[in-house]
Parts: sequence; structure tokens; C-alpha cells
Amino acid sequence: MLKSERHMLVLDRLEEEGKVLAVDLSASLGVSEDTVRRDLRELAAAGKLQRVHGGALPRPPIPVSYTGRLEHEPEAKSEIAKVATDLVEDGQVVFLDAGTTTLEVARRLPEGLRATVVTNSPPIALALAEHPGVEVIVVGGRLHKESVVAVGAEAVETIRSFRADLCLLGVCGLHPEEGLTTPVYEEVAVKRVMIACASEVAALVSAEKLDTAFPYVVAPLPSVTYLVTDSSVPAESLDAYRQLSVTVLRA
Amino acid sequence: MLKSERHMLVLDRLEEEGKVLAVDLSASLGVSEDTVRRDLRELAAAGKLQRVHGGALPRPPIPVSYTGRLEHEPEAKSEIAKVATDLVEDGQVVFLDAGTTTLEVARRLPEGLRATVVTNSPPIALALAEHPGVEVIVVGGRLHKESVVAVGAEAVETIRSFRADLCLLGVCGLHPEEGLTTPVYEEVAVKRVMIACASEVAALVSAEKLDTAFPYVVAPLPSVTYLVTDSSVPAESLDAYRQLSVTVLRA
DNA sequence: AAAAAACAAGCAATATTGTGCAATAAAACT
DNA sequence: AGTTTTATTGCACAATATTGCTTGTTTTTT
Repeated sequence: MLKSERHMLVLDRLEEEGKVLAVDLSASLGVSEDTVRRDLRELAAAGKLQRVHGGALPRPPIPVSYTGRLEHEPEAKSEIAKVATDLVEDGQVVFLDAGTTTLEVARRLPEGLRATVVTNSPPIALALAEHPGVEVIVVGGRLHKESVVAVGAEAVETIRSFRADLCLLGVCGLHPEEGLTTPVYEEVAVKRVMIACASEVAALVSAEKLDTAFPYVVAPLPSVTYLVTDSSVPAESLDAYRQLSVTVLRA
Repeated sequence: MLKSERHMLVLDRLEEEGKVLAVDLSASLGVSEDTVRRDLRELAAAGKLQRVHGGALPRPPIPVSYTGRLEHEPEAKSEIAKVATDLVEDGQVVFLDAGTTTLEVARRLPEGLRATVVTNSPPIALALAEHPGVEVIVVGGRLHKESVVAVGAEAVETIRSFRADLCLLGVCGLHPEEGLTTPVYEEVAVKRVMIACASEVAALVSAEKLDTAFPYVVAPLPSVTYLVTDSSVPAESLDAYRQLSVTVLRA
């Protein structure tokens, strides 16, 4: 029995059974436990599995992520994403705006979902490449590096050619009077056309973005159908939005 | 017994039994173990099998999933990417095709470079978002999930609107007679228009892709200006390409 | 806290490998 | 034909890899 053959077998077995024990392997491969341990150590060093006392476990998949901000308030984003995910229904065409919260939505879309997602965010496209059911349309354009999002005339034109059932917007600032605002000028046109071409619009807003405004106005508040926010927001802060005919969804 | 005869027999046996041992082969072929080892070494260099201590195993199938491909032969990719990176010059407009090798190129572009990169690959766009100097144009279209690449009429139209100085192509199969081929039909049109709209074309080809062909033909070999490959390729395999006026760059 | 299991490191026996070299066979050339 | 050149093969030998064992340590369990 060749060493590499053993390695293959170990990995096969690990994949199949979800774990392997050093003792079992020693018996079934007909080599000493020391050899098994050495094998496991090497495979672990090669990143093929995760070594644990007594055996080994499958290596946890490397998260596809872009640097920075991802650790910023993960619970809040996660809460919001969970609620927003439920807005998406089978067969819909959905605009998925760029942003870390919307990226979380993309990751959480249920496996069984059948839908078309139109996104101007390369990281979201990448995340959705692993989803078995959704058709993904990448919106092209010049890449705005800060937000990692395609912007510009081409992006706007592409988006305009769709009629979406739902638009999930990553929001930078939301204010009862100023409406939906952003600090990035180039995103204005893109977000506007997304709103214009979607039947329903959901704004994904974490607590610290609520009641804030940025220099560039995207749209007034009534353009928004749903406001999705997290549980840390006090209930009374949301009244102002409710009165503007926005449906508030809180995790 | 001829050498090539032995080689055939070794490959047959490998296919049949799933592995071969140097000792067995020596006995059954009636040659010394040294000769067997030499045979195995040559076959491995030609990419026909995988050499391991004590014998040889079938060449591991090229992984289909994107994440799987990322881990496939990182050294070779790295070598190729290093060379390909030097082809890019300041101020150029460059098409960067999808692929794990081209992704590596994107990651290695020198910090000081000023250029415009046009890519249909979300992962490459994502990687370049961290580069301070290059302008990135994302090409939109329907996302082909296996390769994580935008394809379709929209992608083709967008690419056609550029005149690039250089096109870096991730290549699936390259063959002196068949030319540049791919197993994914939808990528054909995209690659073709990239080639057509670029002044120079560089094909990034790792050893196992050389002298192989797939069902869909992208372009004949003379369309390629540079062939960039890694150091594991035997020099004589490249002569056929040189004779077709391709400039061969080997790491 | 004690016992058992799992572990890492070092060691020796064996197997495998690469390299240089010489002998032979095949090919190319004069 | 005769000769040089090249390729192929087997052999000796040093270097390397693999394996099981022993010893002592760490981790887990009782």
C-alpha cells in the first residue's frame, strides 16, 4: 500500500463519514497507529483536514470574504439578513445591492430557492456562484473600489433592462425627512434605478444608520416599501417611519 | 521491448488497476527498477500520471468546483502568474479573463502599476478592488457558476466596446493543431471577442493543459502572441508552438 | 488524582530514489 | 563500410523516505 494511496483513502473516508479515528484507520489500513498519526499530521499540514485528538475532522470551508468591515456588528447584520431573506419568494427577480448586509443575505438564501438575482456587487456574485438554485446576473460597469460595486452608465443601463419584484438595498443613511442617502455619489444613480425598476423596495438598515443622513440623496422615504432593521433599535424610533407608510420589519 | 511500448503498458496497467508499483513493473516488464523509475519519471513529467514514492497513481482529475481549482497546483499557477504580470505595462488597457491563474495575476500586479483592467470575473474584480492603481471595469452578463464568470450577449457587447493592448487568457486546452479550446460553450464567444479586441494575446497554460484539446474551439494558435507556461514543461514540447510564431515564455 | 489513551520525537531497519558511470544498442554521419 | 554521436539500460552507491518501535510527554477519561 502506497502512502499517497492511504492519504486518498483517509480523505475519502473523512468525506464519507464526517470524521476519522486514528485507531480505526490503523486497523483498516493495516499500518501502525504511528503511521496513521503521521499521515494525519501531513494531511493537516497540507490543509486537507483538521487534526483533532484521536483522529481528524473535515477542514472547515474557507469563508469567501473581502477584507475589512466583515466583523463589524455581525449579529446585527445577521439578524437583518435573516429577516430580509424571508422577503424573497420563489420565482422572483431580485435586485441585490452591494454591501456587507446584502452579502449576508446572499449567503443565507435557502438552498431550495429558485430565483433570479441581479447584482452589481462582485462579492455577492461570487457568493451566489455556490448557490444551486438562483440564476445570477452580474451587472457590469466601472468598479468603485471602496464599496466593491459596479457603477456608471453601463450599470444603470443594465439594471434598467430588468423589471424586478424586489430590491434589497444596502443602506448607508436613512432619515425620516432626508430619506435614503449615501456618502458615495456614484452609487446614487445605481440605487435610484434599482428602486425605480422594482415593485417593492426593502432597505436594510442597522441601528447606527437609522436617523442619519449623508450628502447625496437617493430617494425620499416613501419609495421604500420595507424597512428591515435589527432588534437593538428602540421601538419608538421606528414610529416616524411607520407614519410614512413604510412597513417596518424588526428581527 | 521498446521504451514507448513500455510506457503504453504502464499507462494501460495504471488505468486498469488504479495504481502501479515500481517493483511489480520491473518484474513483469523484465527490466531493472531503475528503468522503471526512469519511465515513471518521464511519464510524470509529461503529465500522464502522478509519481509517488514506490510507484505511481493516475493523474488526479482536474477539480471542477471553483474552490477546488483554487488549490490545484498553486506553484505552477504562481510561476505563470509571475511571468504574465511582467507583460502588463503602465497605461495599458488589459482584458483579464476568468480563471484561477489569471486571478493569481490580478493579485500579483505591482502596487505601483497604473492601468485599466477589464474583467468578466467577479473574483478578479474583488481582488483588484484592493489594488490602489488600476481602474477596474466589471463586465456584466449571466453568471456561469462553474467558472464564476459573466457570459452571454451582454458580456460580449461590453468587451467589444474596448480596444485593449493586452489580453491575458486563462486557457483550458492548448494544442498545436486544434488551437485554443474550452469545455464550456458559453465561454467561447467571450474569449473570442477578447482576442479580437486586443492587440496582443497571452495564453496562460499550465503543463497539464498543454497539448490537450476540448470540444469547443475558441481560436487557432496563431491568434496567440505569447504562450506563458511553467518550468515543469519539457522544452521540446514547446517547439511545435514556437514554429507557429508564438513567443514562448517559461518561468 | 490516577489510569488510560493519544501523542511527539528520536532511532534503527528497510525500501525507494537519484546520480554518476560504463556497457551496449541504435542512429546519424562521413 | 567505418566512425562518431546519441540513446538506452543496468549497476554501484550515496542520499532520502518510510515505517514500526521505544521513550517520555500531553491530553482525556475515570
